[in-house]
Amino acid sequence: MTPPSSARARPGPPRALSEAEILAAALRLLDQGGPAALSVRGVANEVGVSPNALYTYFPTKSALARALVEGLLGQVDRRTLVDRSQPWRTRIVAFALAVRTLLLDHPGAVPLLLGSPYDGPNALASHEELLEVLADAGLTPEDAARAAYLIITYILGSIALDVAEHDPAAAPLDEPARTAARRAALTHIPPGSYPRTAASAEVIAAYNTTTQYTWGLRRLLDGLAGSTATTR
Amino acid sequence: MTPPSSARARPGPPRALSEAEILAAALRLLDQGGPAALSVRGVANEVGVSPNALYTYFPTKSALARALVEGLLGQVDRRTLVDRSQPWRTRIVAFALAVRTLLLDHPGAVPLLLGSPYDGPNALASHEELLEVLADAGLTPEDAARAAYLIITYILGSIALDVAEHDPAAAPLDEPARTAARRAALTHIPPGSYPRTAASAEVIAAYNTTTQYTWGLRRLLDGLAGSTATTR
DNA sequence: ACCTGAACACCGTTCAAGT
DNA sequence: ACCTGAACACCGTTCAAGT
Repeated sequence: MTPPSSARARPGPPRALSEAEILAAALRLLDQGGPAALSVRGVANEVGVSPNALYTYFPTKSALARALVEGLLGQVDRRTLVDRSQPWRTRIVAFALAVRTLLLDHPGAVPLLLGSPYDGPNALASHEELLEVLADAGLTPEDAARAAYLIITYILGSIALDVAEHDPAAAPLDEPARTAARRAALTHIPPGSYPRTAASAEVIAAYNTTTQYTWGLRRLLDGLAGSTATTR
Repeated sequence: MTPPSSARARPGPPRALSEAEILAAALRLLDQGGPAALSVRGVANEVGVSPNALYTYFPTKSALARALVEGLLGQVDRRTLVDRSQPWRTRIVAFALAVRTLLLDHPGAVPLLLGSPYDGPNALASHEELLEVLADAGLTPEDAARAAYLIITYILGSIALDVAEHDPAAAPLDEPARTAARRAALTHIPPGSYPRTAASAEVIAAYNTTTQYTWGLRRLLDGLAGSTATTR
């Protein structure tokens, strides 16, 4: 018995285009060529369709970008963040590292992320979970909310500054290569004008490392812990 | 005696175009219509010249954008930052507020700032001066450098998140209006799914205020002060 | 050195038309 | 509902030419 030709089940004659397929193609272009490569016409070409066909699925290019960002945020590993058996610092550090790992794998998405409001379901879920960790840390609801925003701000700000140095069209570099490039650039700055900067060149070259990222986060968490009694 | 017609002094027959004039026109477009309004052709039209004439002054559009950002950073008031008679926290808070004030006056420039490497003369000078404040605060050179980057990261991250919510083409809103808009948006999120977020809606609506900004900065400075003996 | 006209290879989006 | 062809009003940049 052949099944009835419902719109759901048919393999379809020409193409079974879908939102997911479009977003996957968009992410591919973003990863290869950066934000400049993410064009409506480019995505259409990638999925083998005429440019205006995409308007059936997304009303504008920026709606497509928002959906892409939301999809990426959904891939952040939040298992440790919500694990109440872990110490609160561990949970926050794990979340911060998970966001960073994901976004450094998709640096082209960072400008998109910073250009869209932080209000999708995945953003809201992360926020809610951060409020829980900070309540578990002993903060009042008011301080927990302020602290959650401070943490989000630090995470996204750090990643944005890091990504801003890459050529979006070039192949992504690993951490030692990026530090080496920064070190090389620092040798060109005049020590006479910027003596302290020159003297700390090694640390500054490593601004974009995981070490600096977690150092800053821990100082920040220290500041939050100081505003409460318990720091378990 | 008429002066010799040196290239320097002449009022010129058609137009005395200059880098400064081009940058001023670019900033005007940016302020009125956001980053999308900053086009080579638009700037050329604004200064009354054909599009390709700009290539005499800037090799590419992104070079123009970098020069624009560098010019804006030069307008940040750093007088308190370098005033060694002031307590170190005061100096840093004053700098952070000065950067924020300037960039909220030119929100369209923020995506440009986050898209260019932080390596111009004004960026380097701020960095050098931050290292001095933090040394005055008693940090080791190594900790001072890490701390400087933490502070820069916080400043730019906060401002970026704030600006991301505005319509770049719309007229800029003042702080109470922006908070009211956030409060209105928050009433649409389901309290069942995000109970803590819903319970803290008032604080969250105020995420983009000066109060939240300085609260976060002070927690961060608390964290830095904890890593040293003296906190004068 | 500084500017123009014309062109190239792109954009996002809309509209009328087809199935 | 979903797709196409054609068009509109834009882009950044280059090239040859003028002064």
